[in-house]
Amino acid sequence: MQEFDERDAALDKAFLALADPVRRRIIARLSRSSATVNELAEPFQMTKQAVSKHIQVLEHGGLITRSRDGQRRPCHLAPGALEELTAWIDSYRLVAEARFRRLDSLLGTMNNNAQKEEPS
Amino acid sequence: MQEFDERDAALDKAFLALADPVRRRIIARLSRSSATVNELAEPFQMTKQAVSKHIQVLEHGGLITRSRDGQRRPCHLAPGALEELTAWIDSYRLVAEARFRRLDSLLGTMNNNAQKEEPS
DNA sequence: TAAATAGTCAACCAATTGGTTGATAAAGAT
DNA sequence: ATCTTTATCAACCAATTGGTTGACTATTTA
Repeated sequence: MQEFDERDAALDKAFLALADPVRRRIIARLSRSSATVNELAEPFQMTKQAVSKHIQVLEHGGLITRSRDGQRRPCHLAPGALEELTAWIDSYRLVAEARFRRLDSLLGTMNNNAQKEEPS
Repeated sequence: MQEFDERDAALDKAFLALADPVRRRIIARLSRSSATVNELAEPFQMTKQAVSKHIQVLEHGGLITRSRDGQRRPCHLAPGALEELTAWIDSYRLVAEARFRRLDSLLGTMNNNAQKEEPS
């Protein structure tokens, strides 16, 4: 992957974790309440082991945390991680949108001037 | 990947596109202005072909668009796609945060009541 | 103590990813 | 017409991903 720093590595793992429909459905489920591996695996066709792997990907991506309750290992959403991702995306999205607005405004000005100089 | 619908497939490609530091740096670069393949490849050690592949991943993920200018193929950021990603993340992040706030509020109430009933 | 439940570990497999080199296409410059 | 520049295509390779099965640990229950 040719990483540049820890921050990059963390973003890699987090975005990769979201790049799968099963893992996104798990995130959606956990946004409502915490759940165990068996509960999370129930809606899917695949084996519990496969879901366990998906959960590990989410955990290593920092998107969820886990606790212990006897033999259960409940999963909890880590909203702070999601916030970091939107912050990263928005930091560039907003720069680009501001640039587009300036361009629109410039084109609008040119159009106005053209109309003034060529009234018909 | 076991896709469920088109929307899922689009999110897969978009999040996967962001799960790489090279592609995130390209996004960051394009947020400032459009650029050609050669311009985008310049800061990296890898071959131009490799960067070209990264650009295709971004394009298939809907994160960038391309135009034609003679033999150049300039790349432009597609801010609408970034907005969709933050919308997806936020839809679940905000649900979870609201739940946590209700929990905090409940615990606060219980704590208040305990203090009232057991005023030390 | 024995049996059931919750979950992980290990080995394996097919498909995909991220990189390389070499050839090629298409447009511009001499 | 030839040469240079911009960019892509094709074939290949090592590493990773997403899934399987089977064995295992650890906790709870009978």
